[in-house]
Amino acid sequence: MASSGLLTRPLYLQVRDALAARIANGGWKPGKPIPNELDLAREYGVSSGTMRKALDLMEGERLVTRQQGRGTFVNDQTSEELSLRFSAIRDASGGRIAGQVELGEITEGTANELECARLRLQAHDHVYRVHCTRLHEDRPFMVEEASMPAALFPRLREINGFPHQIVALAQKNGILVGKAEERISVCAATPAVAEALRVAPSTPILALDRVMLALDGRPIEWRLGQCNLTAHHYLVEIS
Amino acid sequence: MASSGLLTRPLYLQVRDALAARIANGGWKPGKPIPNELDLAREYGVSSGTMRKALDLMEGERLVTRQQGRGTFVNDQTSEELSLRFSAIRDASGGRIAGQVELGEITEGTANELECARLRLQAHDHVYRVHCTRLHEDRPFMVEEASMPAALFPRLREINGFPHQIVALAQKNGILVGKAEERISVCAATPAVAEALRVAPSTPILALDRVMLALDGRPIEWRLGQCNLTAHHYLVEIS
DNA sequence: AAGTGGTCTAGACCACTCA
DNA sequence: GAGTGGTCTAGACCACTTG
Repeated sequence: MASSGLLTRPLYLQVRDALAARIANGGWKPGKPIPNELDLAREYGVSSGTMRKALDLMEGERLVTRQQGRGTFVNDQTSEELSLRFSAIRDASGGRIAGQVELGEITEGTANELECARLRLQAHDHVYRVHCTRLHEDRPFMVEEASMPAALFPRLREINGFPHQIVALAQKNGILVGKAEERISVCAATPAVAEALRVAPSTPILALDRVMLALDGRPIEWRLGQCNLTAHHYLVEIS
Repeated sequence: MASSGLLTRPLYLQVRDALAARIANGGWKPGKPIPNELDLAREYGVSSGTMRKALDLMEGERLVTRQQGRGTFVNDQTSEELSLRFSAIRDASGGRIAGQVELGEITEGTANELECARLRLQAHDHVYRVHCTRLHEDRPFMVEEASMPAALFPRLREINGFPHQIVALAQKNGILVGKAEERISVCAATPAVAEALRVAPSTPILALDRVMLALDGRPIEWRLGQCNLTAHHYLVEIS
């Protein structure tokens, strides 16, 4: 039984935070099972109902997957299903496409004005910047420039080949991914973009301005994408 | 205690269905309170925990709103907040815009091929079709054509001035709105669209293809919209 | 003070998976 | 058959709103 002062957050939220921290800091590994509800309830000194409520929450946040008769497992955010969930672009048959990535340069610098606004940084904070082109069936469909707060990704340089996969990067740096907000507009392809996407100049292009947020609400990536939708579409589910 | 056969759906889902039906058929009115948890639990012969789980579900489905100390209220889907939730188009300051509607003609006919596909109808089912233009601050920003299965809206003709507001229409016809799926693509404005939107021909336009579904999954509306995004943007939250 | 929803407990039993 | 999560019960007590 935890302390129950007057202004305390509900127990199940405190328990959720403790379990989430254990996933973030690597105590529990992606793909591996965690102890069963009853053991966890005893360990944290709460009832099984409260532990269940915490785990239900975490399942909704895609931190764990529960399977009747098998157990509760830490989600691997780099799995196809989970890492693709932020790719709203679909091919003709409706499947999500992430694309093969043709990596441009990775640079580091101080945040510019827009980066400060989107990533809630101070003027002299550092960011990593990544350019890339995404291909689907050998055809480029999107060019993108992404910026990430350098302070959040101390291990960026260690990881080979993943600076374009924000959810993988976050997982390796102990960040729990929450949600993304994407602003969509349209424009005509500039000559440079037209060349990169191999379309005629001034072809109508989908412009994507996306901010990815951690579960705690911190912005972790800002991405500008320009996308040729002639062979694809962008699918949104609104509920 | 309800019957507990072997292949029955969980009790809390059965209870949810019963309560939802009571909202759909008008037994409980939008904006009005429903009985408290304990009374409902007694009425349906379930424990308060089970009733609570059913009500939690319904809150997530936006059928009711619960307020500690006040009660549980049937949501009015025509409220600004709820009716705007499917309008992803935002003005410069980030607010959702529905627009003033300039209504075109309303017609009835048999479903064409696309309508059959999108609305899951048979070849000779009837549909209502509505054309309209949406204005924001006196400027047109979207033209749209919507189709609805005539069978689902027996009371369409009775209702003055709402055939463009699908959630209001659904509520009056005893349909519980679930979610929408919107396919986004880009195109150049055709001369007709350019004139309606008062933009230059071949201006890049956002094309929206949206199917609205009832809570039970039945398609209730298919809408094609063409949208001038020069002063606005489309905002998606992906979780 | 009375009435509401929100949290929390301590169980029982069911359904499913797997060795 | 042993172990897991899923459902369901019958309470107690807390936090909030309203008269």
